[in-house]
Amino acid sequence: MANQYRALAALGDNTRRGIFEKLRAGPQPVSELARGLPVSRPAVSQHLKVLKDAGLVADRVEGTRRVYQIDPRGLGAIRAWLDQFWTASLENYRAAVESDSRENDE
Amino acid sequence: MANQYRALAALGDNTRRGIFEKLRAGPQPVSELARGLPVSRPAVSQHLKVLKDAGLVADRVEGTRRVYQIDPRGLGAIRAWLDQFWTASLENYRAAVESDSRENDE
DNA sequence: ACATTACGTTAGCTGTAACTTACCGTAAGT
DNA sequence: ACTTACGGTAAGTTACAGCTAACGTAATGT
Repeated sequence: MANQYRALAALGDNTRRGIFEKLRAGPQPVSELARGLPVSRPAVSQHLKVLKDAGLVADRVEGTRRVYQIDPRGLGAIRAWLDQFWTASLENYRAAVESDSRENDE
Repeated sequence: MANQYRALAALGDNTRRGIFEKLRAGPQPVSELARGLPVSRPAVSQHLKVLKDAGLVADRVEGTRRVYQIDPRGLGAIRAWLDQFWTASLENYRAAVESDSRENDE
């Protein structure tokens, strides 16, 4: 599976989005990420592994802690994927809306 | 669940991404979307319902056909969500990379 | 050396999302 | 009116994602 796909699938889960949004506040260790979330700490670890494989987060060891932060490369992959649709879909959409009056061909 | 979340969850599924990417070629009826996909036609209908609820596709009736097309509003919702991360994460990322030499404070 | 803290990993359970099959309504052609 | 094509919906099954509990490991403090 390509990277954009993994990133989209990763952010498709509610809990992972919660973790990811928590990381927006800055780099944090696992325990702090788990604090307040409705799932256990090991669950957060599993989610972080998925996010890491998707290129969405990066981690660095800091003593006994492991600090995670957002990796912009995963975000870039998604944005690139989205941009493939933008132009074409906008054209199609506008064309469809504007052709409300004429529907007599074919 | 907010709209951006629904859109992300919708595109998190492989089959739905396949349908969505097929729509990049332009508006198409359901049978044509199902053609070539590894799932049955009813399955495609179910996926289209999810995509529609997420604001990612729009449909119009055309005789006995029902033509689907990409709805740019869903794409816009995802893009807006992504943009919330862009600036902050880039700063954090660069700050972390650049502070490789100094790790003696705190 | 021992205890403790912080995480990752594994095994096993469970809810649910995705799928198929079957069915029904509707639009259009003959 | 009958038929055919198109597609949404319901019911039922199944594979897997996400969770917890338990365990293992590495680093730090005392």
